[in-house]
Amino acid sequence: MTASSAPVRQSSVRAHNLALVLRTVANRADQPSRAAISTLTGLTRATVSALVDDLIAGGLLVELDPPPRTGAGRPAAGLALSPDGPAGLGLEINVDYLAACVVDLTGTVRHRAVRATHPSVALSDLSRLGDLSRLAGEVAAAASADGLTLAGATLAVPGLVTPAGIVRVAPNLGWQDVDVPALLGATPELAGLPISVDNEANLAALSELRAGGDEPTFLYVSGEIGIGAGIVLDGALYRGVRGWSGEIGHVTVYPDGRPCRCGADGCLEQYAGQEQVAADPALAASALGIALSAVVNLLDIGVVVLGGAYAPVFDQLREGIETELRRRVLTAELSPVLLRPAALGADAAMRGAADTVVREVRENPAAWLSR
Amino acid sequence: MTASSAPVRQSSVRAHNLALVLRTVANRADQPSRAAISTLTGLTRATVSALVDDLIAGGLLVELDPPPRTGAGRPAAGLALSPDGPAGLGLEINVDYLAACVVDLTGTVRHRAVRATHPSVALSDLSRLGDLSRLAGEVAAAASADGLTLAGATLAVPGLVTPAGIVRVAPNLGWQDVDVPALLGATPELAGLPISVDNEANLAALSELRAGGDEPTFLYVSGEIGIGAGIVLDGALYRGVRGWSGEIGHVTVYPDGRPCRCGADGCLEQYAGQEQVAADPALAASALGIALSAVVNLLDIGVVVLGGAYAPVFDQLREGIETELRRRVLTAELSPVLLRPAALGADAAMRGAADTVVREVRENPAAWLSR
DNA sequence: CGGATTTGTTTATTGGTTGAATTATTTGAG
DNA sequence: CTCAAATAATTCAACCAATAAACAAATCCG
Repeated sequence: MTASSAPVRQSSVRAHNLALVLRTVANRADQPSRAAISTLTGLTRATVSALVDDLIAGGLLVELDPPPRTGAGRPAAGLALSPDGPAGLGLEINVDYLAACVVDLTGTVRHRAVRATHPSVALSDLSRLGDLSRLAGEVAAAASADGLTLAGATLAVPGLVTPAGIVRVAPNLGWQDVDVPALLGATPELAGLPISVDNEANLAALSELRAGGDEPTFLYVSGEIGIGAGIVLDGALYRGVRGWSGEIGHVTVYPDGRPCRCGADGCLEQYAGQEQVAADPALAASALGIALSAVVNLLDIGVVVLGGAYAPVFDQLREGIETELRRRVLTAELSPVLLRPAALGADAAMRGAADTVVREVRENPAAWLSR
Repeated sequence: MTASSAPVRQSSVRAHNLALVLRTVANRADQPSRAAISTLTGLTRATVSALVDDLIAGGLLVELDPPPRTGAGRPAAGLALSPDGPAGLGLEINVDYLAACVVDLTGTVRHRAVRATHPSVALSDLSRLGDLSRLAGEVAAAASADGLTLAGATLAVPGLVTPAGIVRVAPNLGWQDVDVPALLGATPELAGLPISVDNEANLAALSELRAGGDEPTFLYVSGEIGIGAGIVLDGALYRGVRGWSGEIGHVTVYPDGRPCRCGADGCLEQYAGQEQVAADPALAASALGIALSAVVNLLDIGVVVLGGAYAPVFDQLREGIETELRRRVLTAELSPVLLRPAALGADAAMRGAADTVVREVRENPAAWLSR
């Protein structure tokens, strides 16, 4: 019953239709004309024209010069997302490196910088956020030289993050209750920029939404030291009631099996963690298959993406996982589960972070236009 | 990116705001006035008045006669859902009984009829749908005598159902590819009524949404011969990509355990099915706890409701399930999982079926008004 | 009884979409 | 070369729904 309890006024109509037009252009492989958008969306040509005018004026769309001519009639002016429109700053902080990139509205990575952390710096030292901010300043300056305007920044962190961007706990960084938006927002390089923070597995999952296939619903499993999963339902990340969803690493695979550091026995992590994959790929694949079967039986998800440490050894794992899926997924015969490696490698989380910024602009262009 | 790709026009604004007003009245325990709705929703008093006029004219709201007076000023006219408004017909077909009920707009069960199937009738005999239709005719006639108008009917079936209402397979009924809406719609009692079909566990889960606590996110587990689950996320049933979510009965609990009729080994169903619960409650509880831990780890769900055959023996199962949850849920210490028995008993699926009809009217009153 | 107060309605205005007419730009036929 | 046909895009009057402000209704209180 939590169905958008906000009143709707005419301006909401315009906001919705602006987003509809922008989304229509973004989702097409070609460069649709106003008339094409009209038939695709059901809006009148007059309305589409007015909306497109706003989007062009706001720098979100561009009219392409050489109109692809076909048949009789006035040639159509193709429309496309503007490569000079608002861009997103993606940041990542991890155990041994910092990274930053700028992704433009079309989804292209325009600038990218990665820096290994100096070994002398303590992991938990929050001055690393200052280093990160300086790194971000570099790519931001390069983007600015291109004429790009940054719409915001998102940081990927290996840990539990509250909706407000507070890092509740990040074991591998030694962080606890760190107010990242406040700290980063106080640096000169990022002052004034809207900053959000999210879990790296979540962001990596979202990066697959753009870079991978076109499925709007899939499970992204990232194998690192621990195993995390991002559940993408209908184009949106499912975060759970408290934001702690996706803990597939602690799904029980063998109830009386190996003890896990979490206190339970037989967790997936003990059979398909990074080390175990290297030591015994067959066991890892089987354990993964059992856990994934549970997910598919529960959520009826048709696509599973393997990322992180799983991606490079995908071919070794595939057969073993699929064997279990065929056996254990009730509806396997009606339609098989598609298994594929992640499209992006180590950059996935950072890319997903930058993508969330531009996705926000694309999903709510009215907010950007009236900023 | 599948964010409502339909254009929005002025009439959509009205449709949304009609639903907003109706929902506001429905969710309040008291009988709010137009002015109160105005402040609750953010709409102007004038707008609320216009919308309420439409809703009263359409028979969805009623103005209460004795205005509860308080303080100075013109007394407010209280508004409430109309008990004479559109009602929902809930149907259920199961192995050994048929059932039908009528629920009015306020959620009250107005009429109810249950009939045991005559032992001589073959289970798979589709003439049982005719018997069901006659039973439905009885409660529908009683409702009609009350002045109620039926807005639609929903049938609860123990099996996999497509969005179009085709029962793909219902093992316990011996059904396969049965076009229920067509068959029921052809009977004189139900002719002309919009008929939908859904899985019984899904519908039972939805009935908990109204009858149970106020949590908008929970897992409903129904133990019968098979075990099904309804996943309610944020007030809406999560159906999965193909509508086959919730197959918790075939989640693997013991990878090398008892063979299951589905072809796999160690499915939950083999340890916590109706018979097993009776034979060995401790084993059933432990197996359930293992499977539920997986769900909670994956989805970060805070509430689990036990229904069907589990509800009567809830006290016997509780401790065993909670022990596993405490051990195996990663975030158990941060906030424990709440376990409770279903609020409704055997009627849950049928009630949920009727509820979905009235919920549909309440969520989209404009469609009802302009019918 | 009359002012204060709150509820609900009326009226003019505004914002946004629609549909029809109009203008713009091309191809192709005579 | 010119004109008709075709397609794209814009202009403009009409309409619909929400808003704000004024107004009417119904009560309380001094």
